[in-house]
Amino acid sequence: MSGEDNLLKLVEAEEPDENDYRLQEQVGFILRKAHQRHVSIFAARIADLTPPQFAALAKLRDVGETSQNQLGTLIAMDAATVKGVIDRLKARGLVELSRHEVDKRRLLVNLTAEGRDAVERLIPLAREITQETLAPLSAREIATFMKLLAKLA
Amino acid sequence: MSGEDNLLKLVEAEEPDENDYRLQEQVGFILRKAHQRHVSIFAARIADLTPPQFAALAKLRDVGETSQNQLGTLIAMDAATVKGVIDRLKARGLVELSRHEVDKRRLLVNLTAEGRDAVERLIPLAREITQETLAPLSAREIATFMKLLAKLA
DNA sequence: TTGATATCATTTGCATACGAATGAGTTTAC
DNA sequence: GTAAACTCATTCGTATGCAAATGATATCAA
Repeated sequence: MSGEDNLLKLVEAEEPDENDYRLQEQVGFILRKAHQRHVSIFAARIADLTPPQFAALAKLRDVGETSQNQLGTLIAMDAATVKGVIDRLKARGLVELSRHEVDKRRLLVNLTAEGRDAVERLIPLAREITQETLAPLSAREIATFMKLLAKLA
Repeated sequence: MSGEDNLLKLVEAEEPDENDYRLQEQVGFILRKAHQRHVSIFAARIADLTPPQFAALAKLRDVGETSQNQLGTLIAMDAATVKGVIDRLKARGLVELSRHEVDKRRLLVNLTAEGRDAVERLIPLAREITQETLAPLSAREIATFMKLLAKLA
């Protein structure tokens, strides 16, 4: 009976779920919530730095001195956003800025000693943040999820 | 040889990847990028409304008149954020506000006729946005991904 | 009943995030 | 060699997003 009804609906409808739009099932909505949850976990473990600020420090640790724009590219921030992040890190003495000798447009960013200490100290916490964010998934699910998520990013 | 080296490293290291922290592989970083990509796809298809604004309209279509706070809960926005979103929708005539008759604290939000028209018109585009966001995945991968993402959100 | 507690909404302050416009410096094309 | 095109950085405006403080109203408990 209900099987017949469903079949009927499928035949009648030109498109599935004509009038139906479930916000809670849209990938964008869930992506936003998952991101919010991660940021909240991050804030609980690293109170004095935001994820973008930490990303900047961690990337500078990787690549060493770079231009502000280049750093932005590496951590997926546009020029306007990265400027604010770097300004705040500079104000706290975690990075230092200098002009490129040859190309005078470029603003070079580098970790200070204090900045380097901070990243090294925070990396173990960052690992825990990753773990806690992924805690609802099994090891196998994590592998699958990360592979698929990377395809979407 | 290289197999022996790897084994040696594993034995020597107290923790795997002691000095290694790859920002690009952390779930938070990729989640942020995936979300950015979605927002960008959204903006390309629906230029005059943001994802949060659309979420508010779509949810009001679902549940009808609700209080501002309750709406915020339904679309995962805190009170301060939802206020700004509703203010801007009101300024554009897409929602209207009224006081709850009994509980005078509550601010009721509802779609205007124009707001309802807008949602109905935009829902097909929102479906396309979801599709485009998920386009890098196969149908099977989408099912897996959505299941796992929901667990994280 | 009234005093403590809880809820709804608002405001302020701070931090991303991005489009668009601008200015300074560099590279390319001719 | 110079004008056009490009790149790097900055600024402005707008929109989330959240913590914390505040005020108004409701509810609960003694």
